[in-house]
Amino acid sequence: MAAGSTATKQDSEPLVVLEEFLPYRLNVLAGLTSSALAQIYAERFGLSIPAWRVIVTLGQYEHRTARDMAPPGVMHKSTVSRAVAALEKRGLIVRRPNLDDRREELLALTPEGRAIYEAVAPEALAVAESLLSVLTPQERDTLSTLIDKLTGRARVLAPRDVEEGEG
Amino acid sequence: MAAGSTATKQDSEPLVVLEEFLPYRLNVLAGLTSSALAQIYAERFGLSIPAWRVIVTLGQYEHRTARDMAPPGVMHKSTVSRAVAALEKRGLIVRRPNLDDRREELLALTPEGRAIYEAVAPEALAVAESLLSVLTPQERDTLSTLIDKLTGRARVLAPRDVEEGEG
DNA sequence: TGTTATCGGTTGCGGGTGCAACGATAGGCG
DNA sequence: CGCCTATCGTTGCACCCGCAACCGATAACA
Repeated sequence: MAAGSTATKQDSEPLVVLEEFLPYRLNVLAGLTSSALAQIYAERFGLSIPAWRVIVTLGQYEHRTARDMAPPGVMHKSTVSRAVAALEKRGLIVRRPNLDDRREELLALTPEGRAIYEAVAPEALAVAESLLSVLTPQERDTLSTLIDKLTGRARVLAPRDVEEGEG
Repeated sequence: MAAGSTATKQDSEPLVVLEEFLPYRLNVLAGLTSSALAQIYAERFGLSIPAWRVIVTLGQYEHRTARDMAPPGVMHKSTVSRAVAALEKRGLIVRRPNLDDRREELLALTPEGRAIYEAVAPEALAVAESLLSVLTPQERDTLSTLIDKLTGRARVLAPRDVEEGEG
């Protein structure tokens, strides 16, 4: 019998403890958070997360192109394309070709789209606020800083969308 | 941002600024991180993220049931089921019915599975370490605390898997 | 000017995943 | 013992999404 091989527990100590593994923990947290929000987006307003992001972005800026919604590492341009198509079909946004560059199309909320935006945004903010309610103001600041640092680093490590920046 | 585009801004002030919205930022960060890791899991070892989690869990504990891998809000039991089926088909894990309760099956790594585990785990740890390299030791501690606080809160808010023990 | 590369956006395809319904087993209770 | 309910795990279905190929338009350059 090989030395020490008879124990029922692990004899070689674990290399990774999943519950302590940062990417895992980030994924779980993000998943739970998305889940809480998707509840609102989907059940009450029929919006997917990409659609919500498009709506919010158009609520922030008068009009943007689909390209603006697909920064590297956030949403794939095909995802944006489909979300935009669905929103247009529902009459929540309009597309207008940019006459200066007819490759791109300018997007904007319709009145119906803005109404949905004004209905869903406060509820989404309330969920986010409820999440953050367990943190002190100072902890919130720290969290924000840490997320930015990690995101910056992750952008370097992630292989996504090389089609992009490069050059 | 090239344009001095102040003219095209919103006249009604935005309710939500996406780039400051915590759920959005968490999702982006988690997505980038997963993307960096999936690179390794998938391209070099043919593992999906659920499969990786199963492997790691079985590397930690001698044997677990599929149920143990699907805690509320982490992985859906159907996801686990399919990951386990794929890993068994590849000969990386074995299933053995629990004779005390024949509804469940005990899972364990095969030698081949353990070899993959020992190959992929250090690389995954290296990526996580590379991510964390932008933080000081104290910042890492703080981050861990904040993630735990937020995850605890998110668990309360998220509607996932009410099927569960609930208790 | 013509040729070529690049860019914004769309779409077919393949794979992954949540949901809900299901089969099988187990436990509680009369 | 028989019924009823809860649990472990599987599977058909639908949907979502990333990839890559593609199209039309534009820019770059000889």
